[in-house]
Amino acid sequence: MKKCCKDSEGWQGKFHGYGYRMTVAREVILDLLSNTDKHMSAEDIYMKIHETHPNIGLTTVYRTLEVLSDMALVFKLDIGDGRARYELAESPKKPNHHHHLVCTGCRKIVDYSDFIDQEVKLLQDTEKGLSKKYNFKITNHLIQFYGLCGACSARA
Amino acid sequence: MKKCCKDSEGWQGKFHGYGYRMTVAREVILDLLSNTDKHMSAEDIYMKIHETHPNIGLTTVYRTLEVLSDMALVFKLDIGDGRARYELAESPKKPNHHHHLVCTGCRKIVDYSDFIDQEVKLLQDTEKGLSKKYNFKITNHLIQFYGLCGACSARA
DNA sequence: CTATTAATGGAAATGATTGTCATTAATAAC
DNA sequence: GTTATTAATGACAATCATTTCCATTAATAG
Ligand SMILES: [Mn+2]
Ligand SMILES: [Mn+2]
Ligand SMILES: [Zn+2]
Ligand SMILES: [Zn+2]
Repeated sequence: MKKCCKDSEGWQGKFHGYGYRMTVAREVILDLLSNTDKHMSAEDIYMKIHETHPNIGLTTVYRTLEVLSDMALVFKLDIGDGRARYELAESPKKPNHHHHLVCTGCRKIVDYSDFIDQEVKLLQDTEKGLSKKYNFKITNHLIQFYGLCGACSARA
Repeated sequence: MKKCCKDSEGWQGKFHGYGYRMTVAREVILDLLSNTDKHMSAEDIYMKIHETHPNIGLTTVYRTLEVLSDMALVFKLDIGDGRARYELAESPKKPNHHHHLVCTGCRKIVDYSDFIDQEVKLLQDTEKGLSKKYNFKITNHLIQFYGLCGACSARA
């Protein structure tokens, strides 16, 4: 039931366009991220693909994730513990533009895209206002909510 | 012209209330943060106070900042490079509730509090909606804009 | 198929932060 | 003020995610 290597050809072109080569490690990692809704760390990814590709090293996982981020195929996310997580940038499985709700107890991460309209409005106004007022060329924003998930709340 | 040690007595009580002792290192660091509008790293702080207090170690700076954060006198801020910055939580010099505009070129950080009303409204709606929908007890949020400051923009 | 050069993996390095532990100093009790 | 108690300190080592190095391998152009 897994969609395996399905987009290889599409990806091949994209890699080529960036001057990158298509390699097994890149395909395997992209494939893994395409088939999960989790937000995995480099080591999570390493351990998972190690089951089927024990020859792919952790260093390569890091390098690959950097390449994929550069190509905007993957989004790197920082929830404030010192460990980056990664998710596929465009996925049919999750809303395009979404933010994260992070449990500070167990590090569970929930995607949400509620209130996006209101948010988009605020972002537009803010970006416009701040750009002018502070002479900043804004390229990016970060919105995140922190709290305790149900389980952690109960456990507390 | 520096406001030096002025709040020592007020702080003394606060430390006491938390079961902490008032020490030279704590006073010096609090004093430094009270007299700057910068967002300094532990090492920035260490180097600055080292000029007048060469006996205070970097470890103590870290521990002190942790204590001050715990007391909510200081706010620890993460702009995504692997280095935390600190600022006085309540300062007459900066807006109470503010967010940050970060230059990804030179790490310059600008405080802003524009669009706060609109933002507060969004935050309230979002927190309320997400709390219910995902059964999360939200305690905190993070909003940050990234981009290039005028200087870095020109230099690019 | 061969040459070119990007990509890889394993080990070592990095760098911010934290842990350890003997020593010092802040406060409480006298 | 002196003393006893124990938190706080400083120097150093340890941690741990991520990077850097470099000799080897593999992807692609021709
Ligand atoms: Mn997500
Ligand atoms: Mn600030
Ligand atoms: Zn949780
Ligand atoms: Zn800049």
